[in-house]
Amino acid sequence: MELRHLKYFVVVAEELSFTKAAARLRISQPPLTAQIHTLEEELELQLFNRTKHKVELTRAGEVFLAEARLTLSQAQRTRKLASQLASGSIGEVRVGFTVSAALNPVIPRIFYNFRTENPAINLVLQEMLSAHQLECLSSNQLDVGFCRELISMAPPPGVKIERIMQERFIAVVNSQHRLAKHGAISLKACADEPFVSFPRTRDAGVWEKAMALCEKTGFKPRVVQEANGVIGIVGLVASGIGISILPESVKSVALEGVVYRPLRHPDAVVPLMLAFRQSENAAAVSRFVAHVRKAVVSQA
Amino acid sequence: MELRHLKYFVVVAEELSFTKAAARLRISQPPLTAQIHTLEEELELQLFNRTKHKVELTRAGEVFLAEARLTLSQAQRTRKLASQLASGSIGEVRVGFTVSAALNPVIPRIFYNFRTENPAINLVLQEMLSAHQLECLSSNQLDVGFCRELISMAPPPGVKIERIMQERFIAVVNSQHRLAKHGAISLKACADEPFVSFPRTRDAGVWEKAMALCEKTGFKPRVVQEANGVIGIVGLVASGIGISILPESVKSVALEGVVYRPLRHPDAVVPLMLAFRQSENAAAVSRFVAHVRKAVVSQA
DNA sequence: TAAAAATACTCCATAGGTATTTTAT
DNA sequence: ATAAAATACCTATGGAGTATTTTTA
Repeated sequence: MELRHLKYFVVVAEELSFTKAAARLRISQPPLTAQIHTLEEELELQLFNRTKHKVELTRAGEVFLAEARLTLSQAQRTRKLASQLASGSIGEVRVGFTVSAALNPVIPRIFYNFRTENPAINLVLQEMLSAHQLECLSSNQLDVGFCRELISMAPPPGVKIERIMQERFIAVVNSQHRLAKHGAISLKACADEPFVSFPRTRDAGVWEKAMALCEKTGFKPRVVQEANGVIGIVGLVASGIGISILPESVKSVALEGVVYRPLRHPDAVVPLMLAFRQSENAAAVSRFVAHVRKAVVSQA
Repeated sequence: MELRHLKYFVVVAEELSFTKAAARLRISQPPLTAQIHTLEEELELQLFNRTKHKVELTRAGEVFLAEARLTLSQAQRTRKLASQLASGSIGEVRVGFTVSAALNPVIPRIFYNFRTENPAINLVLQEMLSAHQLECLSSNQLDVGFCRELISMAPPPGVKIERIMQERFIAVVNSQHRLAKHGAISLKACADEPFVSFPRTRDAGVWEKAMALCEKTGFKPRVVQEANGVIGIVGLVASGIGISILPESVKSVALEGVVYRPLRHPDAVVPLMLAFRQSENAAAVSRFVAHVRKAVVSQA
């Protein structure tokens, strides 16, 4: 018994005529007759009473009809599901993001808009460090990552990284600090300042970038304190322990005793990257990547 | 997409190996691979990620798997229903019976036992005259009939009638009547008595038989009153209007003022017939007919 | 006589088989 | 070296077609 048999049976039952049913099914009458015979033989069940000029359902046929319709509609559901999965209108996308990415209002807005436009796609968000994102992408535990460019680590094979935004670095200083008096700060002026940084054990992309920037300017920042995460760093700056360099969007953390000052250096920029598997076969994921690209273009 | 594709897909998804799945399906590996490819192409959906030495479900495949299982189990239900219909373990049997048949305790017992043994078969019972039963059998509005042999009407083509029981006729007389004084009554003694009968317009099988019996004895009963149904006749006998001749089982109607007396005539018998379509294709009906035959044999 | 189902056959698409190759472990 | 999927190729079942017959309304 195949779906074909059920489909043919239902149409014959509806038309009560092999000729008309065959026309509706776009096949000729003899094979239709044969298929129904095959079905009846396999089920060992008479479905129709045929006189040469009239076809009627047997009572068993009537009962079977209802169940056959159920099966066909269930099969239809299955087909529809497949097409939705294929088009990516339903599915799940696992997204990783760094804290610094989440601070940039563009990212939450992307999540919000994507959810609104694709209510049947489940967005699973998870905060994670850039390096961890790349590993998870590689091991298929993550589909997309918003991360920082890593100097210490090349993207795993099959994982592609593309720049979606450029943010400026800013100096985070205590409001009582001498540097707070200026409108903008030159990087060189920070050379002898004590720095608050991310933990060295956690290879945070932003911090790598900031270090590189300092080194390009000619100094290696003297780290006096490490903090877990952006908020922690800003908090330590507020307490006067040192200064730090973070992406511009950290400004939304308006903590008392902390001021943010632009850095005068032209290379004081940090890109925000989008990472994903090169050969992605989940349509929902591709749809998300496309959405992000479109969003950041219209943003610029 | 056919059920075969879904079945193959589910097995491969369960085994996560084309070779093992092929073994389970009792086909060789290459056609299985081909069938899955066909399915993926038709759905335009990647269901498996294959490396040469590992097969794993894509996420779309995982979602599809659940729906495919549903469809297969629904198809299984359909098949099972068909086999139940074929074996007659479920279905409906429309049974007609005459009032005189219902008075015989064997008939209700048959209904009860059949219902108990076949709870999934719906017995639809309907009281109807013998002639009407035959018409309804012919026009497919009835499946089985408990009726009387009709002299005035031959069974319609395709309808078969077989004797299942033999009942004796008895005389129904008022308890004050002179005939009530004897233990048994000869038919000749009834020749001049006023009779209560069924309406002539309704061609009741029992009455035809009773008439024929009287005529064989040499008289034509003088009908002074007609009544609708057996109970009505007994009631009129109780009121003293006349006597009547009815099947033995009417004795269960114990009405005051009425006595039942055996008839001495050796042919004072009336058979109870079972009527059904010669070529019945509903298994439930055949099952019922078989049940009746067995019941009446064990009865005799 | 007309219309519809059944029958007889032809054809070819494809499910399934065997043998072999490729590739990852 | 091994085991598993893919590839190539073959076979034959059976789904679908055309032509015709049968039957009954």
